[in-house]
Amino acid sequence: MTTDTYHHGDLHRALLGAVDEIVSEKGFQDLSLREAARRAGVSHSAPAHHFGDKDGLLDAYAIEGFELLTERFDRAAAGVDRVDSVAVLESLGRAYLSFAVEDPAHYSVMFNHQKSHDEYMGSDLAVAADACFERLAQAVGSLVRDGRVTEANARYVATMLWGTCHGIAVLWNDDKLPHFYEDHTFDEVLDGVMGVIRGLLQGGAGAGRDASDR
Amino acid sequence: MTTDTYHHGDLHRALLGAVDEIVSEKGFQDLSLREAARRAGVSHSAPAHHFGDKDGLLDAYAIEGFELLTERFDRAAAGVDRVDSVAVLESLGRAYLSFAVEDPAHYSVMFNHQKSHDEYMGSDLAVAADACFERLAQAVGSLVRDGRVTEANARYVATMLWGTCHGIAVLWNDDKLPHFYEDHTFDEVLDGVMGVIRGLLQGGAGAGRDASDR
DNA sequence: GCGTCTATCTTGCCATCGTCAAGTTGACGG
DNA sequence: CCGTCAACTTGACGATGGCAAGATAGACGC
Repeated sequence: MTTDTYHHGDLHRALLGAVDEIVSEKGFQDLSLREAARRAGVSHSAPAHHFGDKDGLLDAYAIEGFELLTERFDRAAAGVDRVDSVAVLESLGRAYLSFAVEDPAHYSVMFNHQKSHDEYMGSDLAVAADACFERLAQAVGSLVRDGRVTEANARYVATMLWGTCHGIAVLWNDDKLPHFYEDHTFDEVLDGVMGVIRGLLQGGAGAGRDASDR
Repeated sequence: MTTDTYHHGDLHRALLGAVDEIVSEKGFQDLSLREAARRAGVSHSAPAHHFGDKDGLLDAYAIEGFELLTERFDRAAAGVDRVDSVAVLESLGRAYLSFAVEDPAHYSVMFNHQKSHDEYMGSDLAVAADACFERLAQAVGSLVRDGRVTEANARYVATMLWGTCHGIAVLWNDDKLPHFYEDHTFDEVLDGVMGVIRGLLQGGAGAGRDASDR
């Protein structure tokens, strides 16, 4: 193993793996630097050298998550007929929700950094999150040829698609939906979100304003 | 002050007030039992007697939040023409988003308890969350007289209304929207959500399935 | 008025945590 | 062989959550 690290081999990756284990087992609130170090077989201070502090480690893990989600968007946009707006948006929505449900560890950390406005703005995490969401916006924007998404409201559609999926994903992962939308399966909830997406397009001009309205 | 408490007067309330202060100032991640106790003017172990442990204190604060949100739903449903489905749903949506933006401290704790599935189910917090969301479902269900919400999809509409508002609220409060839906005001985002709500109704039968489809 | 009781709150303690400063290890160029 | 420098360790500090034991003071029966 001749990587760019010396003693451990690849402590950077090992620590991110340990974070994944711990968050999956106990949730991100119960993660400690010392346990991550323990699982990686290093001393309690080793993580600081690679990630600065605890927030740095969680940020790196969250960035990993945004990269994984970006890949999902790419695959979803690639594997569908570009001319069918509904099909594209549904595919993107499914990709988002599938990721959130299949990888709740990454997902929970991605949206729980809990930094102040000033700390977050301009950080590497914000850049990664931006790039991810920009990919979604691009996919939606490429549908402008189709009549149902216009140049003016593409960004609005992308925002609402993302927001709706995010809300449902969070509530699903936190067991808040079962009580509300009684004993349903995830596929049924997914179908529900697809309905919102179709409504987003069917609503047409009436479905919300855009930044261009200002 | 002749309340049901002995030494302090009303430590229960004082501690919840301290939590509100601290969460507002530094976020719920940086809340400590000892600082809450310090601000309430009691020893570091006093909170344990009233709330059991840290999670118990945060749960009580979150329950307070769900009660506040329930009040908002009641007021929103009362102050609008019950026959106009669009107006009612928009009013509920505005109530939800206004609460999230005006009281981010409560809101952030309400949706970040981070318990395991088994711990959450049946807890007082789950009961309070259920009651709150049930109130929203009732308000939507009362629109069945109107043609645009049917008995069959009322619960679906309520779920998607709530999910969409929740997603947008979280992203707004966490500064994740500014990068995506470029420099907008909150009112503009609110208008966007209203568009989704109208699409939810305009989509009609095509806008998603319901549990009855199973 | 008095003794007892019980909920309320305090004190002291422990393991753990995040972070920092200082020291150690080992690969590499010269 | 030696200096250098990144990677990692060791040891310490203050702070935290939780627990056990004790102190306090209002309530209640008589």
